[in-house]
Amino acid sequence: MPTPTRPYRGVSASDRKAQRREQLLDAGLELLGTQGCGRTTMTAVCATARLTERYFYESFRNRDDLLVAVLDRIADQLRDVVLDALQRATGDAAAKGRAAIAAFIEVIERDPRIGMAALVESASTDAMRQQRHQLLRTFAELVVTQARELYGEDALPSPRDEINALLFIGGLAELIVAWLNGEITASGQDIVDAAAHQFATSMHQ
Amino acid sequence: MPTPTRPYRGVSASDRKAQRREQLLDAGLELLGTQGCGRTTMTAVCATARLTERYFYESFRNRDDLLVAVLDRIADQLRDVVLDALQRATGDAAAKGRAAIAAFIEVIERDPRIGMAALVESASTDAMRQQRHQLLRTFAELVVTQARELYGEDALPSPRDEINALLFIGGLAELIVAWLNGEITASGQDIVDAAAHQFATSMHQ
DNA sequence: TTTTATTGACAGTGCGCACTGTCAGATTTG
DNA sequence: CAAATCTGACAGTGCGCACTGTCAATAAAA
Repeated sequence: MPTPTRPYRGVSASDRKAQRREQLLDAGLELLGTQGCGRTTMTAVCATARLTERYFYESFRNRDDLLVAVLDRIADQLRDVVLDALQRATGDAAAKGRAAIAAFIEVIERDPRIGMAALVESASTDAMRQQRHQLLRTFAELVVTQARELYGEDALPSPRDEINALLFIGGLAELIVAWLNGEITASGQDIVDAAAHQFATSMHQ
Repeated sequence: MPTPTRPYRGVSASDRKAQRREQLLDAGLELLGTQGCGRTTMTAVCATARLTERYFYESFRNRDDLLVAVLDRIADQLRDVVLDALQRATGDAAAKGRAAIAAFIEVIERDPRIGMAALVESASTDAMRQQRHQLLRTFAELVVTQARELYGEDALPSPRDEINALLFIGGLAELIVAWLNGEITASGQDIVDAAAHQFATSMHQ
């Protein structure tokens, strides 16, 4: 089993490998976001990606490894979008917070698989749960940082800010889940409104 | 396989069956709350309950059936405790809300297995997830009802009350999870304080 | 005591899935 | 062309667990 070095169909070995990895991650997101964690088996991922098992183990040690990688990619994407929205936003603290939340919601509205995978199915296995928890904590810290920056001296003192940030992020997650499941007759706008209002009233004195 | 009718060791047939069911539910809670859903197998539950497989299928159709029953029992217990606290509580709206939240937290603090099972592990399988979601919705509705009663005309109009209740309950769940995992240096009191404050500020105009 | 219900132990089956190994055919290189 | 490597298909193994069936020992009833 020689290490891949030679170009194939005009694509270098490392590019091919990276491409296959992406295919597998895409398949993982598709299955995780539409069929659920239980049906996201190694076999099913390979079938969806139209790749055989050997290429699965080329990029991932096992099933958990792939699932965590899928969540990682989502976390990166969401963080980038939120930070970008914060940079672009103009206006007061409330406006900036609202812009960040709107960007977050928009990604999920455009591709609900992301929301289902990151907020619902991510609670299925120990490995993913750890990842999900870290994701929420990351965003909670982001909320804290922004609140300090936006509200300055009016920001909450530690550790009340951390607690409130967790309350906010956890609540937002639950709200989005209910929304994705169609249990709430609300538009994306309504969710953004409620969340933005919550942020504005709970993260400062 | 005759239907059980005869007393055994001085216990009637129906009592014996009910007793075995309780043993299995206890074992289910123990495993779910300390080992996690993955290790809460039918075999493990039987071993922990010191009963053989046939008695498992005497009371439950399958593994999911037991898991849901475990959550059901927890939901009943929590609901009873909260309603009881609301009835006993005196004082203004904030005091009543706080009493209810304190009762909720106290149950979980006394037996963390309940919190782990109902808030963490309950997200592991589809069947339990449905149950968990319904549990949160039930408490969210309880929050709405109480808020209407406590705040009267100052209560939020529908559906903003529902949305805010979901935000509140979801946040509380996440906060408790972080607390149970020891990721937050806070006492039960601190959790109650933060949650009560959140309730008081977000559920009325 | 004889008969029958009740219990516990445990073998045994079936299934799904993770994971490994083999092989022939396609593609590139010399 | 020949040689090396890359690829896809697929058989085959092992494991854990849900779930079923049997049987001997025990306790209660006749």
